[in-house]
Amino acid sequence: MPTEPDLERGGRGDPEPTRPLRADAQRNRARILAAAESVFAADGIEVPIDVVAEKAGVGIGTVYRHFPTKERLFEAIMIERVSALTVDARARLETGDPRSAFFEFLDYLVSEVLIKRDLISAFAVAGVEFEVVAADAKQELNAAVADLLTAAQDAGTVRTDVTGQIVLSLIGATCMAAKQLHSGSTVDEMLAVLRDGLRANA
Amino acid sequence: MPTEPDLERGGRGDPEPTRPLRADAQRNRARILAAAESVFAADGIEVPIDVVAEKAGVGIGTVYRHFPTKERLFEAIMIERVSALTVDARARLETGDPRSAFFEFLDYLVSEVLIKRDLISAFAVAGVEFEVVAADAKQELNAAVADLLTAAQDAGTVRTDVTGQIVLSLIGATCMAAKQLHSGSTVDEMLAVLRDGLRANA
DNA sequence: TACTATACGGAACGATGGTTCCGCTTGTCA
DNA sequence: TGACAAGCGGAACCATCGTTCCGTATAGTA
Repeated sequence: MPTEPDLERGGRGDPEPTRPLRADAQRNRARILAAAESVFAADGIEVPIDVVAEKAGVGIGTVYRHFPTKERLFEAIMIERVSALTVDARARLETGDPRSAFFEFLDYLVSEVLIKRDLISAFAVAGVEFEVVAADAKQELNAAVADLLTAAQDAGTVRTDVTGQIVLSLIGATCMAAKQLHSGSTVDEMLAVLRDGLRANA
Repeated sequence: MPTEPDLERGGRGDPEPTRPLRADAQRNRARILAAAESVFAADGIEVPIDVVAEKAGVGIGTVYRHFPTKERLFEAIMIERVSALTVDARARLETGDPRSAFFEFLDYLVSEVLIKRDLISAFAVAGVEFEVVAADAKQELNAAVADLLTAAQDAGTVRTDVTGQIVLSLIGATCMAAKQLHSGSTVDEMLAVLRDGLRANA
């Protein structure tokens, strides 16, 4: 295990007031994040780093200066994405109709996952190690979804024998399968089955 | 594209009466198939060929003498597996109660997919190229499932807006997600949602 | 403007895994 | 049983990809 340079900015751990990054370094860091975001969204985590580096207009070495590992770079993006979902879920929980908020969130979730291919790995395909750092963000999403779910269950619109975990997995898996089938309309049909399966049995 | 040696036995294309394999070669071919079957079932297609060769007690070269490509070896096994499923589906169609045969087949399908990890790729994760040869077997399974499905739909136990394709994808995706979650009980909960979603709405 | 810590680029390294090649072994047939 | 085609083993080859290293460039500063 190599010595950790602690170059990260904006993470949870920032005890020592590290000297601010040089201007060009800040610029490059932002570019790398932006490039990775779009590249991972388009093709998933399996894209080689060269591609990210090229899209960002920097060398491979620069990418590694900012993120010690491909996985860490990926995590940085996943945390952002998953957190955004959490925020959305919380908002719906507060302002929406508890009977429908859960299903509306599902629709939003699906649209996001379909646009951002890498999100799939956050739910289903992720290697085990990946979870370690992004686990917090995922926990929060799990909790938010669980709350939405409970509200819907209390309102009597969703069956009571499922957990947020299960729902997220089902959605992730379905989106993945749908992508592979590269026929657009199938997603809706698959989701129709899911939605009806989730409803409290009439 | 290299010249095709046409070493395959028992495939659809066998116009020239090729000399039969030597006794040891037949033995080895069988061993390779058996080894690949169990190894792929246990760990999926991503297992390196070395492992298959070792398990079969032969050298790598021997594997490649019999199957020009890893993919071809995989296909040989998939065709067998998928065909077995087709046979099962047809049998249920002939002897079972049309109202329940479809769901009973689903249960069997799930149990098979959970035991044989590689089957998942036949439905959801397969690289595109893989399909080319195994496509026939899959078509037949699709057709059989479609027939089961139609029977159930006619009997009024399954919703009418889904296709066999959709069902297979949903099952495959769900099993995959369930595997990744490595918590055994979840499969049942996920499938409960699926089953209820597939039922004709009460 | 000159100096230096910081940052950069990308060639090179190492691991992994599919595939090929070729010298040796062995089944088959006369 | 001898000869030869068929088959075998596995080292070597090649491509991919994550990661490291180091000589060079440059932002920040006196």
